[in-house]
Amino acid sequence: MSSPNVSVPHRRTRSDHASETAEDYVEAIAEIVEERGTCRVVDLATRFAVTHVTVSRIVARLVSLGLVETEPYQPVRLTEAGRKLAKRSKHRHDIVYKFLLALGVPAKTAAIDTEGIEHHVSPETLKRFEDFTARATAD
Amino acid sequence: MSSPNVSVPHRRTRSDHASETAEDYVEAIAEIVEERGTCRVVDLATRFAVTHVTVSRIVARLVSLGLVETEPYQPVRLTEAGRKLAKRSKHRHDIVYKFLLALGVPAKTAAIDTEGIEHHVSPETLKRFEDFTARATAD
DNA sequence: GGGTGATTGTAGCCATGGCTACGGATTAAA
DNA sequence: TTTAATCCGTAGCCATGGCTACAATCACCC
Repeated sequence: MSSPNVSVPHRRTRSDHASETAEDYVEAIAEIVEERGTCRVVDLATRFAVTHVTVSRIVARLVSLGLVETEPYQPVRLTEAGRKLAKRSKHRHDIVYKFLLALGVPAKTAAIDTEGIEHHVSPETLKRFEDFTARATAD
Repeated sequence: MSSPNVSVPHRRTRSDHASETAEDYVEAIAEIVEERGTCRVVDLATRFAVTHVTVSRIVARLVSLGLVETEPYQPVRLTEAGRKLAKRSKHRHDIVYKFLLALGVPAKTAAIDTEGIEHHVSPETLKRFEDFTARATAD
């Protein structure tokens, strides 16, 4: 066997994982800017519990993706594309989180699980989550 | 800043991702052995839509983790630890899949989303999934 | 036995995201 | 202004999991 079978819907790939990271970071940048006014590398390092070196390299990747703008030793800013992606990510994040709460999952656990789950929920499933939450909270 | 903040529950780490891969692989090996009697590297390559080289290296890692046994040019076998992990993984996988079905997600989408979600569901949330499925299918 | 095709191994490349170590830049305080 | 602390960049290491290219092994048939 030389080339992989293309028609297999099974695996999240490397690039999937990189996209998840991008979404997590732009979402975090938007939140931090909301809270503190600006977002520095060190803020992201704290948020994600990694060193500033790791953040720097991921931010560099986001710059090359056109999601973020930086100047040396300056705060990190989102581009328009970055803001849009952050908004979409936050929207999906919120739907998943409220869904887990509506299901009866404790807030703390729901927050953690949402982080892991959000990138793997298809639009179709997300719609079911919304429907369930709407019905459950209407009581 | 030099060392990362430890008390942040935010991120799936590299080792998390490696564990997910291990679970996916032992689960796949168990399934393939169930279906075909033995599991070869090429079967896993087809299943995960990657080349045999990638499979070989991941299998080598599973061997070093004590989950799998191999001899050169021979099929891949699970150790007792591997079988136990596969069983737990399949159990969780099934719960998530049935939950999505019970929620009204189409089978095909549910199968795909389960692949992504299963590794990020805490025991607490998993229990809620089970409860919901039980109630929904009791109708 | 010899050949052919499928399977597996090995070498070596890349991207991503972890890290330490160290040095430069910035900022605020003395 | 100098000094100290904080922040950021760079160099360079590692693990994981993608890949191509090529070699070796195995199984099977002639």
